[in-house]
Amino acid sequence: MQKLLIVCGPTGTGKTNLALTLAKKFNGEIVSADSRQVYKELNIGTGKDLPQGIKIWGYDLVDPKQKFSVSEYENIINNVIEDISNRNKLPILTGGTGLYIKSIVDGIGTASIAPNLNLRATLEGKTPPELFDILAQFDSLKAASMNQSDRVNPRRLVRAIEVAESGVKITQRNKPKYDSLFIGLTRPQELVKNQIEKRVQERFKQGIVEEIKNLLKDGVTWDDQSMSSMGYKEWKDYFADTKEVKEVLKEWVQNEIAYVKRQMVWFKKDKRIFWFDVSGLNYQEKLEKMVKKWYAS
RNA sequence: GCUAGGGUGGUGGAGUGGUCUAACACACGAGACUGUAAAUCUCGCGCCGCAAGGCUUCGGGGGUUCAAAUCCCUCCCCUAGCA
Repeated sequence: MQKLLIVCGPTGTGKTNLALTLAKKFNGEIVSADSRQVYKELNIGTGKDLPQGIKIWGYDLVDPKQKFSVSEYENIINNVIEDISNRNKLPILTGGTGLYIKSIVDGIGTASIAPNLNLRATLEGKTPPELFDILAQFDSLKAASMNQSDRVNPRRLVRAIEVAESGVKITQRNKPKYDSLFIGLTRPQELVKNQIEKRVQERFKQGIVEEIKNLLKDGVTWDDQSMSSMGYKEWKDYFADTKEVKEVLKEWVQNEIAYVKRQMVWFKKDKRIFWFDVSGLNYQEKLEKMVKKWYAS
């Protein structure tokens, strides 16, 4: 089976750096699993690492004016991984977007069902209870299986209706496609805040404002999906002249910290992950040993 | 010093005699999530308790009232204007 090394975990734990060393040691290539680095021109805010001479797959897949989703990611990246493997190299899937990693490792059963814009238009503006009723008519089982929060989540309800309405039978991959090893990187909560503050400062100095200015000049709007990214969306009011830099940076930091927590909620549930605390001293040594053993098997 | 307006939870900010632990929002905590996932959504958020329930809050103190964040007195502090 094809080997796939996964380096996951919350933002700002040095995943890419680690992946770079591992790539060198194990003859690997890095594949980004990040829902925002797929956008061209969003460089500073999405924290794209651009080491000289090394290609990172999964960056710059689409124009920032376009929509993007897991399904496209899955299609593109599965090919990329296959290509890397065919060249006898080790693909290293590196990133913090849990759903994207899941799409590669486990597959997403409903991913083949494309959005139905007409349907979405007719559902627009309906309340969650109304949407839930509609879903129940199409697929009572699905409706019954939804949890309390999804039942009032318009976005999820619309998608569920879309899936049900398509009549497509969902097929779930039952055996793993890759022989994968999951490496998770974390750092203690107390250290997260400092780290993030520092990073936000850096990105500000690197010229995030300038980058956004250029995006807007190129016709990207605040409503575009790409602009809902952290480090971008917070600047909307600044550009409208109703918020000061200080306030923007504060919100940005808050959002990043909250994001780290949400990421951990997701990753914690995946028992396949072997966790390493990057604030520890010799974690990398142990980690490499583990990878080596797995790679040789 | 005078005049006017204020002091409410971690923050902004409602409430102006009873239904007030106090709207709403933010922050914070916990969580959900199979085509937007850095998105979207849920729950919690004074204190004690698994719960039932109990206890305590609206600058400090005193008072009126069956009942006060809300009315009165007084003290402290803030803001604006005048001296």
